[in-house]
Amino acid sequence: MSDHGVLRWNMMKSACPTRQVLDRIANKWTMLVIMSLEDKTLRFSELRSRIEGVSQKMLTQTLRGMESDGFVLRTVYPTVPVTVEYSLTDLGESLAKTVDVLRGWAYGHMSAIEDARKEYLARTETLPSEAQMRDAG
Amino acid sequence: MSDHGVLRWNMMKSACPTRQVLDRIANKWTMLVIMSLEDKTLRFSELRSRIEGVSQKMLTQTLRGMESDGFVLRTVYPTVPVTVEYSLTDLGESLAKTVDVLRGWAYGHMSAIEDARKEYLARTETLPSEAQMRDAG
DNA sequence: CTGAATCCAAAAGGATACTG
DNA sequence: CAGTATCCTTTTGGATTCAG
Repeated sequence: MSDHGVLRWNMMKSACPTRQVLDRIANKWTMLVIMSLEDKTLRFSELRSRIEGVSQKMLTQTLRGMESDGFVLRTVYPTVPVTVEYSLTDLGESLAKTVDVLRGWAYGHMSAIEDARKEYLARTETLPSEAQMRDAG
Repeated sequence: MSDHGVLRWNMMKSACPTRQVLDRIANKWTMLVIMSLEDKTLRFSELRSRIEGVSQKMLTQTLRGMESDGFVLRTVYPTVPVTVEYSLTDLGESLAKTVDVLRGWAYGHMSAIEDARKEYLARTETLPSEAQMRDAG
């Protein structure tokens, strides 16, 4: 399958719906939340401690966006204090499967990328252009 | 390097190599460049005009990062003025195939997402409080 | 516990000028 | 043409505080 139908919308136009969707999911925290919630239901605090580096503000913001897109379901239990659970919707689970492909790719090509980075560094560190020459002063 | 324990890396840790790779490719412009260059070679200016909304600065920056990761090959032809062509490496083409899956997903679920957004708007405009509640027993 | 609001620092990104 | 360098505005995001 070649899915050339996408080309009817010119993928590279900012008005293209597909691109607007990509703009949303091509996001660090969104991807990590998707991965965290795959086949699971987690509370806010569990999500926060599982995703290292995310702040309360960013997690909330990310979850709101994902809820808006229909990826996650937010359920509030009127306990004291309140309990809030997040889970993926069918749409979210579907996206998770796709993101898994990307994660798998990243995992499989990790070392190739690391090698490329080292090689690039070595190549650009040796810039033969106008290097600083005042160090002898 | 010995004693990797790579398989034990928690995906959600910021130090996880897989996550560092994702942080790089989970990026708007990187994805769009990948898509633009799939099976093609384009000059800088062609790339710029094809990807609506990207500035010269961001495109340069994105391309440098992708070159560093080994996704794109930059070829300079010493013409006057200079000609620079960008193409995907094998690694980049491999990534492109994976990104295609995501694009396909986005395309296929566009309308579902748009519907969800409208529904969310309608729901949050009406309900300033919690949307869903369940019995806590 | 979950999360909204505010303030502020840092990063991202645009515009412009200049170079080979 | 394809950048680099700089300035400056916008956006992002962290820390803190407060509330249901």
